[in-house]
Amino acid sequence: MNIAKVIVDVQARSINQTFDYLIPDRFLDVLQNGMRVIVPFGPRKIMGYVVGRVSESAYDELKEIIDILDLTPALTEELLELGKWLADETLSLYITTYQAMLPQVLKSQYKKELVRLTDAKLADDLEVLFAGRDYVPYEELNNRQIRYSHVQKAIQVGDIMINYLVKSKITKKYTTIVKPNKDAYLLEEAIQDLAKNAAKQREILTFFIENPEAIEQTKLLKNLQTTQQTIKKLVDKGLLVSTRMEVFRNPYDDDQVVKTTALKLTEQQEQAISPIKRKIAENQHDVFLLHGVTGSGKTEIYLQAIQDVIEKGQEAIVLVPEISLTPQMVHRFKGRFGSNVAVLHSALSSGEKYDEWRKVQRKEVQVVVGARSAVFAPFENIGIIIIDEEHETSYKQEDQPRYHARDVAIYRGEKHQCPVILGSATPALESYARAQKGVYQLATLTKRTNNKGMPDVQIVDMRKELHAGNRTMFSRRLKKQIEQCIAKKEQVVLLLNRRGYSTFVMCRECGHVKECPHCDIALTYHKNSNQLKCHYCSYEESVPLHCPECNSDLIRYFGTGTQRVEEALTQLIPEARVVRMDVDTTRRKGAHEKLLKQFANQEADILLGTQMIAKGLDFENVTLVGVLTADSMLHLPDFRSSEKTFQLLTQVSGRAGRHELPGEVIVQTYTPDHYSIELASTYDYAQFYRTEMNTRKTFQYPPYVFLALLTVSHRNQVKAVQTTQKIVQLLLNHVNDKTVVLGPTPSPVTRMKDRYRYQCMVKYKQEPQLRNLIRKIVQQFDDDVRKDDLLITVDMQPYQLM
DNA sequence: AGCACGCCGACT
DNA sequence: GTCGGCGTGCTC
Repeated sequence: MNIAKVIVDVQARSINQTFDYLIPDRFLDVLQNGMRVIVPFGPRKIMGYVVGRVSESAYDELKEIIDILDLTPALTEELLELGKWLADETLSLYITTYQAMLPQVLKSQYKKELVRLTDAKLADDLEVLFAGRDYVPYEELNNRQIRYSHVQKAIQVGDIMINYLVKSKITKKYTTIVKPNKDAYLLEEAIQDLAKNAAKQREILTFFIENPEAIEQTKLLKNLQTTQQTIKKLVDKGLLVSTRMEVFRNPYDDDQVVKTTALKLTEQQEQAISPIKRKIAENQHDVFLLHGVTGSGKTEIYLQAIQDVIEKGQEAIVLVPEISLTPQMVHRFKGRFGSNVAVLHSALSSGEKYDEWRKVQRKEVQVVVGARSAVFAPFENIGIIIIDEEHETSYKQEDQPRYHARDVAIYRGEKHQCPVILGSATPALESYARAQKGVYQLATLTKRTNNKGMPDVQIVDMRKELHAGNRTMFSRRLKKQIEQCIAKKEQVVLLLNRRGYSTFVMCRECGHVKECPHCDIALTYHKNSNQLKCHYCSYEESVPLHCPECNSDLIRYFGTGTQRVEEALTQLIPEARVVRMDVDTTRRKGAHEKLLKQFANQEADILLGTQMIAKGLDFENVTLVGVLTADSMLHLPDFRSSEKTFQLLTQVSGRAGRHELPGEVIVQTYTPDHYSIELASTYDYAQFYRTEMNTRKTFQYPPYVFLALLTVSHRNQVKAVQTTQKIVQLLLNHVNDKTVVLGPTPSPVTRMKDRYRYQCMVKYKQEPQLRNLIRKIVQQFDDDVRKDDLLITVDMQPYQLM
């Protein structure tokens, strides 16, 4: 078994296979599957994952593994197998699935350098380049004017060579700790021997006689008001030892967390949790859909189920949408399980993420709470996997590998023979349909734990407001209620559902809208920089003073950004103190937490924000929730737009009146009769489910069919259309007659980064060979992909139809 | 993907 | 003859 099978770090379809390498003798005992290695690949060196060991290879001239990067495998055997399955399932490359499972810092970076091998004189320009050095970063070649033929020649003659380097991004944090090196009585003796004026040394030794345990040097310096030099003296004398030790960054201060204990469950909660507990006890896999209204205590059920799992010595994975991975949520888990929890989400620095991940890898924790990618947590004895807000679209990754965390969770649940819980107040239609069919076990919580009803929802028809002469974005009713609320010293949450709306620039004279020159999309106005930006390709330009079409200077900003709402709001109700939360104000680390704290401390009356405020927030004093434009995403070209609208309205309504004070919700809309808005206002999920299922059936959309989306992009529009047309034809030739193949259709954003994008959609019920078929078809265009810059992407079960 | 090699036209 | 641009094929 001295040959390793390696998946190398090259993103190309033709390299999507294992490569065999000889294992040098010195690595024979240490090399394990799942370790990252450095291997020669052509002329370069690259990183790869060891996925297996064999004693024979079909290849006869094998190269040797150069180095091993891990002491313990980065990927467990289970994850190696999972990655293979996932790549096959999503038509991705193996390397992308393996990379997706690990923290970013474990990705390798590649560098080149020129090495001088001789003292003999080189060509003049090369002498200037080396300037007495033996190693020169390769990039410097481009900066200076150097004849590449000189480099080539020098390499041929053997005067210089190119070194290919594999760099790691890992940063570890160290601290120095100090402890006594001798027993107390020996330290006593040493004190006697000290010079008379060595007061500080005496003090330090006395300290260690009383406190013999190790202490961080920084703390010691602070406590005893001394310096590094003094400590070094004692270390040199052999009385103390100082060691550099790696510390784990701890983004959450565990000391601050107040311990909580299990709450008494309501009867409904008991009924919901008992079959889950049974499966945990019996080590059986099953999927539970926990459908519970907001405030019905789903989290407490998660916590108590996890408690069982921990007591069994097993581990738990909890997935939470990025957007609601708020400090409040984290506190809840930290409060129950303390330092037994690792937290993985994007607001952490890459070093912090790495440290949290290693807590899981080293089995220092039994619980991990995190966003989508936490589903790959390297636990080996999983007892439960929980997906909170399971309907959230952020569980689907939108770039390669295009996986859905729910599918991965269920796959791992089967492997580990443990239950998977999908929790939501508004389950995804797919999930609820499966529960109806008995594929998932349905548990329903209809009552809030505080026994209060859901807040009243009022729908305001904004068309009538307009007719009545109110041209602001606040209806009279909403304005009145906000004012009343503030007068009563209660708080308001205002949701601006901005998706589909952004601030664009339009000429009032001729209606010209400034668009990105590289993409088919209006440029977005950014007030702070006074620039127009493209959200797809980051193209940027300053706001024109005159219309480029008609030269008029009547340029106006349209759309409703949170900034503009804030301005209008302070104009309308000057006494209101507003906290604005959107991507701009929460970009900085900790900003999210700070703003919420400000609001929680009642330093503000109104919390104004985008989607991110709709979920998970729980403030006692909030009695009014206003939705400014409920229908803004209803008309997007997305078959899930009604579902998303219903979900968002239901979620945000749950923010009001969670405690003693009764709540009210005001929903402003131009389409008050739409069923997603009407039914959200009466909290009628069941009726919404039936209505929406009917539409899905009529138009043949999931869950009635499965989807596959192929997108073709090319600089030449004709080429993009023709290729898509060919793909459609090839698909039609092989699928069964119940399967529908649509296209070529222009993508919703037809041109992006100067490339035209056309798509083909497959709607199918039974098509076991579809993946293989698509794989073969894509392969047929491999020549054009490589030589003609053609791009074909495949998304199985797409969420974004972009 | 990213690299080397080799063929070819253009230029000293 | 030499330089550099691009198409082609290979990577255990």
